[in-house]
Amino acid sequence: MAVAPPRPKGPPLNALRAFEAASRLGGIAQAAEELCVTPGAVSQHIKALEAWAGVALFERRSQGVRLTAAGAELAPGFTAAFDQLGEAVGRLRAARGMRSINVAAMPSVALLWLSPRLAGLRAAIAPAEVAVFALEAPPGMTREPFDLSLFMRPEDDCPTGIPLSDGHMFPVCAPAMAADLHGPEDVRQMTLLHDQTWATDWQDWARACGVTLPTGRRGLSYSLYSLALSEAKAGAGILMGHDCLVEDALAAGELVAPFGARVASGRKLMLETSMTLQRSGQVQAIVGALSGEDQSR
Amino acid sequence: MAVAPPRPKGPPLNALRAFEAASRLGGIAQAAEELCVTPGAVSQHIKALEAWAGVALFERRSQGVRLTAAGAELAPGFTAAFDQLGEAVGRLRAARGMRSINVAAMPSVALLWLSPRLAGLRAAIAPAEVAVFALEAPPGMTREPFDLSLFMRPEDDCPTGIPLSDGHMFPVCAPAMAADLHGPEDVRQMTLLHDQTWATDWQDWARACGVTLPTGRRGLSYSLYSLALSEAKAGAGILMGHDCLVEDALAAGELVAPFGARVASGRKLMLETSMTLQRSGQVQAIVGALSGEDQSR
DNA sequence: AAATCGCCGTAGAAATTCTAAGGGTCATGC
DNA sequence: GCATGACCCTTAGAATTTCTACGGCGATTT
Repeated sequence: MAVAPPRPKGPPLNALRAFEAASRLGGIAQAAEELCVTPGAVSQHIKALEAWAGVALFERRSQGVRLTAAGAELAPGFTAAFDQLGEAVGRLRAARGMRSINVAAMPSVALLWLSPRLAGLRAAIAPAEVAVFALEAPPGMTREPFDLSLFMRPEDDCPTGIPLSDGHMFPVCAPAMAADLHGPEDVRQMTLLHDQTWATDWQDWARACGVTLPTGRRGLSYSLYSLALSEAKAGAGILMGHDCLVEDALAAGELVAPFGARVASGRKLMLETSMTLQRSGQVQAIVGALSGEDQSR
Repeated sequence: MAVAPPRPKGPPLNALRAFEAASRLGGIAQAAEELCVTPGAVSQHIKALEAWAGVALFERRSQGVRLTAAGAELAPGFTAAFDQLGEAVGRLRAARGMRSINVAAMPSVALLWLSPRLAGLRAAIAPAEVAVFALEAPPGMTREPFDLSLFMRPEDDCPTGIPLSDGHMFPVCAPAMAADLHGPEDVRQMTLLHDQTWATDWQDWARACGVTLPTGRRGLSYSLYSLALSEAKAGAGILMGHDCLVEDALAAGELVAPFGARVASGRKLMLETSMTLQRSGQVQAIVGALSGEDQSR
């Protein structure tokens, strides 16, 4: 008959959130990125939660973690609860009156596509402010405090999203280089510029065009698409261009597309909006500002 | 175009919980008690949340706080979310296999009613352990990690609860004092023993019995019912007895009920069980152990 | 066989969260 | 009218939690 602490304490809220994120994202490292902390912190949280509950939630394996049976059974409940909490937080944010819009975007999209449209966006939502966040992976819109999400990904991935590009890709290079290129096979001679996040682009393109690429050398690889694009402008090689990311450079004549053929990349530029923003009724204006003609540049 | 912190951070989870508790309980002090911290801590959390959102959630008034319009609109969403979270936590607790049962009870019930039945309860749920927590107010069963709740309160207050007493009250006193008492009116001569949490008991009884109590002197008042009961046994005065709390003393001959009449107190001993416990299928056995004959004493 | 990836463990550092104490306003009781 | 009690606020410092940093391990990849 213990009466010691006046109340039994529940589990730490943050540990719950860490578990939920890790279970949903399938890894401690991914959860850590979403929560903006180091993996060690997430690991500790989960361990603390397991100690509190007296149940193993994850099975530690060398190349990642797997949910145990108990963990798999419990996880959906937490995900649902945090979704609901996220929605409540969204309404709280909205109560302030949409004073600022948080935009999540891939680094390349933020730099190459959004940048010239930012002024238009800003004008469309004035007097609210815009904050752009470069993210590797698309955030869950109900969970995190983003209002707009701009990522290149399969259309099926986000049924609620609006496609803002056709999802085509095609080789591009500096105008000076284009003279030597008469057909797709000619790329075999060239230095191929790769983006690390889309490593299979060239292979996919080659398969679609019926061209066989030399397997040995792989050209240059960049962690940032915009870097690869700069190099392409400078004549360092030929880059696999994505419609929405290179259209400005093509329009400006900095790059050219030596071949007519465009193939589907499987990834379109998808625009997702938060519930919060949808309720505010500004989506229409924003989509207009983003998909309409660039007013600057 | 700020890109400074990789991600915009949501509001602190604990601040959300503090706001939810304060809104539901209608005060910072009550929330502080539920959360097991000082009111200052809750106050700070709420202030931090208001600063984050840029909206006033509470209106501070001299004798408490009131929700603002914005706060009132937002609060239900948070309550629902934390309810769901609480349920998920309940399932997490259950995953361990009900290794311990947390019982919440009023101090008086814990001491006078539960105490002699504890051995039976323990036997009924073996090998699980029992932990008893004395609480002033009944906890929300979905929210907090209690499995059993034993409080004296109006039956309507908890539709899901099981009444364990008739909710009758009647004066009791030491056997030696009873000789002078021939009818209800005689209590006017006596020292009345009061419990502070049920300050109107004597008035309610008097009204029901058609007796008018002297208004001036109010006898002795105790913060703990069990203390008042001890004093009554010692002959310090006459106490308003509640059926479930005095039955042991009556059976033992330590107290007697000088008048036959019993009046409804409006409060029965209500047993509430958590979802977690209900799912475990042990409720039947527990109710049996608690409402059956005491095996000890 | 070397490199890489993902997680763990620990210790110290950083940040959050809590308590304690003093002060104010309003209601209630004498 | 004045004391008393409720209730909340604020502030500073203390205690605790939480985070980072970094070396290590086991397994997969090159």
